[in-house]
Amino acid sequence: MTATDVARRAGVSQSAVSLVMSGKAGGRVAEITADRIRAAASTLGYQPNAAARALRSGTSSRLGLAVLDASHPFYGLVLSAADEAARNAGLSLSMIQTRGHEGLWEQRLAEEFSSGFLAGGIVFGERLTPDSTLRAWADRLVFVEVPEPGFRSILLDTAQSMAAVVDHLVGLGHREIGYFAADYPSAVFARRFEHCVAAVSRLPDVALRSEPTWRATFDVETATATARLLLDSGVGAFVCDDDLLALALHRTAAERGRQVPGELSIVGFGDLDVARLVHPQLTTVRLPADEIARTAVQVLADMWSAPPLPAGLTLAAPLVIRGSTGPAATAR
Amino acid sequence: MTATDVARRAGVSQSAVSLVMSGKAGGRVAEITADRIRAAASTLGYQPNAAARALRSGTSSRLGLAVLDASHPFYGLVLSAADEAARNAGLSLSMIQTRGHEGLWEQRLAEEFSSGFLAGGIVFGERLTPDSTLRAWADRLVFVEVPEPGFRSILLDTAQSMAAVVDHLVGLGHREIGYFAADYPSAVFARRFEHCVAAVSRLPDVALRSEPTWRATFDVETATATARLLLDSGVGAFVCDDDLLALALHRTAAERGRQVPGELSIVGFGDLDVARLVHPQLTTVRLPADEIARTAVQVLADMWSAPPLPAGLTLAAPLVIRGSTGPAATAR
DNA sequence: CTGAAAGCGCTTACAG
DNA sequence: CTGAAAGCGCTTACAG
Repeated sequence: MTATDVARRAGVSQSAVSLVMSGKAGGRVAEITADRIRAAASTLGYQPNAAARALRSGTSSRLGLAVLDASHPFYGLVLSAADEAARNAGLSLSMIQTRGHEGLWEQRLAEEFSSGFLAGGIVFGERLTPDSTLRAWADRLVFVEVPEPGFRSILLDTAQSMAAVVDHLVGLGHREIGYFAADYPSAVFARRFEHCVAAVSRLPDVALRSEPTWRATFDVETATATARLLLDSGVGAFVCDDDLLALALHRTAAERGRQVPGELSIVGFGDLDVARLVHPQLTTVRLPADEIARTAVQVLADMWSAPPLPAGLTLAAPLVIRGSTGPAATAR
Repeated sequence: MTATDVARRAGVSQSAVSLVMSGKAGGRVAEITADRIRAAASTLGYQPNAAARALRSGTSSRLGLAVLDASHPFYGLVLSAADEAARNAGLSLSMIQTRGHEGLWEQRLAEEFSSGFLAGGIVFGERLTPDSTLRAWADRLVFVEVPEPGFRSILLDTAQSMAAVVDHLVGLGHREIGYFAADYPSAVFARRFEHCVAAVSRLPDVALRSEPTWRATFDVETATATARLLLDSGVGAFVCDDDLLALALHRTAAERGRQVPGELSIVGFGDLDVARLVHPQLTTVRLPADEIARTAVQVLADMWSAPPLPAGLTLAAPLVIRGSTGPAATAR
C-alpha cells in the first residue's frame, strides 16, 4: 500500500498524492482532484511511510523525551502531559530513559536526529557530556530543570520554593531543619540542597542539619533504613529531596508511633498523587509536571512556526501546605 | 556523514561499509578490511541512518509498547523493566499511551509497522477494534493481561490471586467482602471482578458486596469521595481493583479514625512502591511488572531467532500479606 | 494545475 | 573477497 497504489486508483500521478497527503497541495492541486485522492487513500487505508518521508525530507513530527527514570511516578506525569501536549500540536512523542543508558542516551538521541526521526527533543534533569554529539542539535533541544549552556532551558524556581519551605517551618517555630537527600548524582538534587542552604542562611538562629548518612535512593528499603536514622536524630523538621523519601519518613514515623506533625514535620518535593494518599497528607513543593511538559513542547513547536521564546524560562514550584507540618514541639 | 563518506576514507566501497556496520560481513569482507572500516567509522563518528535502513529493509530493532496510561505508577515499572529487557536483547523501546488516543493508537502502531519502524509490539490491557489495521501484524504483537484471539498473549492468573485474597480474608473471619471497583471500561478490571465473584461463590456463608456507586477513577478526589461511601457501608473488608484505590480508602479511614486493620481490612492490586510507604503497609496482589515486561520482550525477540513459545503464557500474581488486613471485628 | 524524474542513505542480490 | 547497481517510498524542484 503505497502512494503509487493510491495514485493508480485515483487516476493521478504519485506526486499529486504526495502533495495532497502531506498537506502541501494548497493551490497546486485542483480541489476536485484532491478529493478524489483523499477518497482513494481512505478506501485503501493508505498511510504514508514515515521512514521514506524521514529519509527524503530529513524531518518528522516526533519529539523525543529523555527522562532519568521512567519508573518514578513524577516522570509518568511528565510523560502523560507531554504526550497530550504533543498530540495537541500535531506531534507524537517518543520516550527514552537515561538511567541505565549512561553514555548511550546522547548517542541514541543524536542518531535519531541525524536519521530524521526526531523533530526536537526534551531532556529532563541531565547534563551533556563535554564532547556530546548532541551539541550539533542545539536548535532542536530543550533542557529541563538543569541548565545547559548554549541550549534553551526551562528551569524551576526552587530557590523561591526552598525559601517558602524554610519560612513555613521557621514560622511554625522550628529552629533546626534536617535535610533528607536523594542519593543520586543528578544536578537536580544538588541544586535543591544548595537552595535550601541559601534559604536557611538568610535567617539568624536557624540551623540546617545534613549528614553524609542522611541520603537514600528511592528504593523503599533503603529509604526506610535512612528514615530510621533521621528519627533517631531528634530533629523536629525535615525537608526531603523527593516525595518518595518524605513518605518513607512519614511511614517510619507512624510505625514508631511518632506523631506527624506533632513531633515531626515533613516537607516533600514533587506533589505526586501519593502525597495526598497518606494521612496526614504531605506538605510538599509542587513540581508542575503538566506545565513543564506543555511549555517544553511549545518551545519546540514554536521553533519552526513562530518567533522563538526567550532562551531561558523559569516556572514557579509553589509550596503546598497540608497536614504533615505543624508547630515545633518546643514552641508549644 | 554517510556510509559513502566512511567508504571514501577507508578506501573501500559503500557496500563493504554497509556489510560491516550491519554485522553481516561474516566471511564476506576480509578481517583487515573490516578493521579499517570500523576505524574510519569510529573516527568520523558515523552512525547508520535508521530511516534509510528501515525503508530499504523493512525491519528495525525497536519494539513498541502500548500502555493505557503512562501516568499510572504501574506502567512506569513496566516501562522501565521493558526498557531494560529490550536493551539486553539489543533492541530499543518506544512507548505509546492509548488513553487519550482512543481509536488512534492502533492506527499509529500499524503505521509504524508498515513504515518498518517497529520490529514488534506489546499491548497492555487493551483490545483491538474489530476491523483494526493491526490485525495484519499478528505475528509481531503480544497482548498482555487481556487475551486477544489469534494473538500471542501473556496473562496473569488473577483467578488464583482472587482465590488467595478471598481465602485470606475469610480465614481472618470476614464473611462480607466489599469490592472497590476502578471506573474504567478496560477489560482488565472486568476480569478482576469476575474472578473475585467466582472466588467468593466457592464458599458458603460468604457474601461479596458491590454497589454501582462503589467505583472511582484513580483521581485522588474521586477515589476519596467513593472511599467515604465505602466507610459508611459498615463492611469490614474491601478488595480494591488497584493500589491507588486501596490507598485512598486507607487514608480516608485514617482521617476518620477508623482502625486499619482493627476495624477495616484492605487489599489492593498492584504492589506499587507506595503500597509499602503507608502505615500499616498494604496487603496487595503483586502484579509482576518486571516479569511481564521481560517475558513479553523475550516472546518478541524469540519470534525471529528461536522456536516460538506457546501462544499463551500465564504468570502468577501472588498475594502479599502485610499489615492492612486483620481479624474481622466480630471474630474477636 | 499536473506529471516525470532525481535522489535521500541504506541493503542486498549479482557479477566479477 | 570486493564493488557496481537496483530499489525501498517518499518529497520536491522542474518542465510542461
